Amino acid sequence: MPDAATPPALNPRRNLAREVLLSLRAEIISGQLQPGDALAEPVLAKQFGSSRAPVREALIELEREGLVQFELTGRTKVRTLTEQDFDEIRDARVALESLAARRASAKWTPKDSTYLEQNIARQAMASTLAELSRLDVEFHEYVLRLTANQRLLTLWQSIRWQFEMCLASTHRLQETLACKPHQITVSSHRHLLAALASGKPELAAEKMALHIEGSMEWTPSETSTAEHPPKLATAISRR
Amino acid sequence: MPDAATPPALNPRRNLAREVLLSLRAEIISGQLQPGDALAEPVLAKQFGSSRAPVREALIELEREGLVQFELTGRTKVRTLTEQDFDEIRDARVALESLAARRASAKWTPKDSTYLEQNIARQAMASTLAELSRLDVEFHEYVLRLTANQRLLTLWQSIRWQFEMCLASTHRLQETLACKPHQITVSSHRHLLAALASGKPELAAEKMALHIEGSMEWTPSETSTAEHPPKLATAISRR
DNA sequence: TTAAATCAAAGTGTCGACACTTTAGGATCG
DNA sequence: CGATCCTAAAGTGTCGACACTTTGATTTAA
Repeated sequence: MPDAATPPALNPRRNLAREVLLSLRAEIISGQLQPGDALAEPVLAKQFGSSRAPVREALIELEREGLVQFELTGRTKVRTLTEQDFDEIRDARVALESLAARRASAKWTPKDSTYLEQNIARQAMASTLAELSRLDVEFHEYVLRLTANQRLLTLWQSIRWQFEMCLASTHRLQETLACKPHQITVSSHRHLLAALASGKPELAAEKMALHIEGSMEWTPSETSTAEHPPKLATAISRR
Repeated sequence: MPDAATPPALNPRRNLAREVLLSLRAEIISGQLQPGDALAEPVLAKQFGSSRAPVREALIELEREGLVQFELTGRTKVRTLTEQDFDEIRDARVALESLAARRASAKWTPKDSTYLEQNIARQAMASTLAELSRLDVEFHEYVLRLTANQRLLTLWQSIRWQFEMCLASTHRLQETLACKPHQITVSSHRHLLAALASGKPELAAEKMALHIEGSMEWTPSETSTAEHPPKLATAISRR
């Protein structure tokens, strides 16, 4: 039997693709990578010290998540989210989370109220917008998970990062403007929690829809005024 | 100046990969590839006369579509759908299509009724279950597209093939049993169309949910009794 | 005969290379 | 000077190769 001298068998470079994925996603959401920035496989590969294969897999996944866009020419860029995208994401959330609320409400237990009350309490104490939005997402993900429907959760997760991208870029703007106070977010979640725990699935679903629609209002992202100068009317060049 | 003779040259992006994807998807849905069958990259690559790269991309996409499963060991198999999976898919459809019905209803035009009436007419004349289900999917996709929400459509498409896989395996069973007559499907769609065209979004959403729940009833797939002999109680071998 | 040890075959993750396409900068020509 | 053509650089899609792991069957030991 091969004794304890077995080399540190666990692949030092096992899930490289996943590592690249997480790294790129974080950079996009944090704003280090701005919408429109080019994502060239050889460049990223060199940057991560890997070959193109893992990078390529990560880019495909990011495209599926809506954070990255494959141009017709084959080039890859960080996606720019427009107001219409924002509306679409909100609507998709309404679809998924309304049903989730209905199903979760049907199998509600006091434990769930306790957990979410704690979440709201931490929301009230949050000192940064980033932390507040992290708790916000956590609240909603909890309801999704309660349904115990893996597919519903997967669908939600597949738009989750676009949603977070919207949130983050909005927040980077509001950090200086100080628009919406915590109180609105907190009280909105409190009302929602009451509906979820009410034992009335229909009410829970309806309140969830209203909550999402109320919480997602368009704020023009700082990215619409990127540093790239307008470059005259090159936009006409079409084929 | 590039003359008009330039061929369209559409989709240069991921051509071979897409071809492999479509091919494998068709084989899985048609039942040529059965749930549990192994999908080894080198084998498929040889089979398609390509290298592993395009095959790998296709498999990743199929996994996202839920038709294929990556084992913990890294191996890849055609996914087996259980009754719980079936329920989950139905619920996901209810979530997406109810909202789609609500939104579509709000922007309904006579043209839409005309198109869907034609669809139903062809349903009534369908001679095979395969054709009936093709028209069924077409009906629902039309409603999705009406919403003009690309994300809602994308989410729907990401479970679409699992749904078709359920349909197809159910149909392979019913082809011999002749269970549910066309009439039920046809009249169900007729009622649904009336609700969609009624101008009442809330009613449209509710009817859509009922329609989906009514149309998706679990039938044990033929795949649960695959030809692989039980092989004694090797199922106990766990780690 | 049964159970452990062994070893080849098959499979995955990753890599570097090549051909072809697109892009961009510079040389050329009006 | 300004537009046009040309060429080199950069980028993508695909390929074959290698190292390591898992699988299955076979051999060896009890």
